[in-house]
Amino acid sequence: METSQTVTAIMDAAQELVQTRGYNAFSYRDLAERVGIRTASIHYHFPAKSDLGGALVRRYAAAVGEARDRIEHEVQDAPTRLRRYAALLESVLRDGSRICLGGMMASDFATLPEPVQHEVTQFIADNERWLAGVMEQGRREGTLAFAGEAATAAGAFFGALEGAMFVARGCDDLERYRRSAEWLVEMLIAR
Amino acid sequence: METSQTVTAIMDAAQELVQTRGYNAFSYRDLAERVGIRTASIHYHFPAKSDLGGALVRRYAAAVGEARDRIEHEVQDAPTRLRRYAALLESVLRDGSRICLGGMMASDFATLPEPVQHEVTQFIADNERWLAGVMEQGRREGTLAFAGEAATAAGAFFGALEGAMFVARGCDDLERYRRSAEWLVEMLIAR
DNA sequence: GTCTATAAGATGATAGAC
DNA sequence: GTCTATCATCTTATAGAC
Repeated sequence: METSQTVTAIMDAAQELVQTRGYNAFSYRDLAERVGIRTASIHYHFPAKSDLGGALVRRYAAAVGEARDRIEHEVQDAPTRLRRYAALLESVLRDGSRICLGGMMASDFATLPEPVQHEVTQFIADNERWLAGVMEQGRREGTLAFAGEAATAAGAFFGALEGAMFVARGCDDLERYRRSAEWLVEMLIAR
Repeated sequence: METSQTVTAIMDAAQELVQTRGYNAFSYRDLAERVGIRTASIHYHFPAKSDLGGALVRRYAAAVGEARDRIEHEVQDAPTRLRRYAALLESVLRDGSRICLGGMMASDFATLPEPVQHEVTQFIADNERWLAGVMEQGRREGTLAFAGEAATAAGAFFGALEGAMFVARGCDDLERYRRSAEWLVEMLIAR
């Protein structure tokens, strides 16, 4: 089932708006203007805003999952995998000061319909599970050293990167994200 | 200049709504219902929503500043100061799954009027400056050990705590915040 | 699939009486 | 200070023609 150009254009515009402004700060009218169609046409493809929200999280989660797969395929050692993961989020931030869609939706969590909330929770769990695997690998290899369980380290690392995105944009200093990410990896490297 | 009961009630209700739902997901109507007055009365005290937003950030920043002062007065060593700072944000999260007002406003950053943006940036800078002092102190004392400059460590630590709040709420697992915070402090402690 | 037209309610905000 | 009344605009969403 290939996705139509219109649906892709709607989702691209919506994703940009969610990542920069948040789920509650854009309307079908904003989308209609950007895509060049009427709001009724958007409702044809996404009857309710929550349908669009859910579709955005699913598409984004799939894209990030593929990016994680590429990292796993292209680099092998744990520290480099962490750096590549951090660079993935940095590329999002560099693209018009966007925030990770998962992090932005997490910030709007209380206002999301339950099905969308669940997909956001899933996104977080997926990423933390993958990061926990990298943490365990690093400990096994002797390239990473950290306190407690791998899952705890993964959760703290993921939250730290998400928070670093918000803070960097809030200081109008995107370089700050890179410094935070590098510092975190540096603290994890075994000495 | 003492603040009237009405103004305090409006700000309390608004702060709770911003911290749980975000700046763009509450209205003067929501406030009016909670406070038990009409929207026109709120406009008398805060003509524009941005006036209210600005006042909220200033009041919150002052309260957090006083809390930091209390920490400095009550405990002396750097690791305990970091733990108390993390506990401060945890108490926010435990109070109805609220997010730090500064973090929430940072997530709404692109939609805020410029003066409010500036106050959010200030809030972040204030907290990072204080944390950088604690980091430097810890390194001097020999209680903390970390890579690079104290300001970098402080920035990463602050962002990590803010991110941990969003992630914990997004997983409906507030205990996750505490685990992340403790892990971060543990990684900073000199061995 | 996209359009026009329209609905029903929400939103930030103001004027002017009390 | 708080109220009623009102405004212009925005928002999500639907019905039905093309």
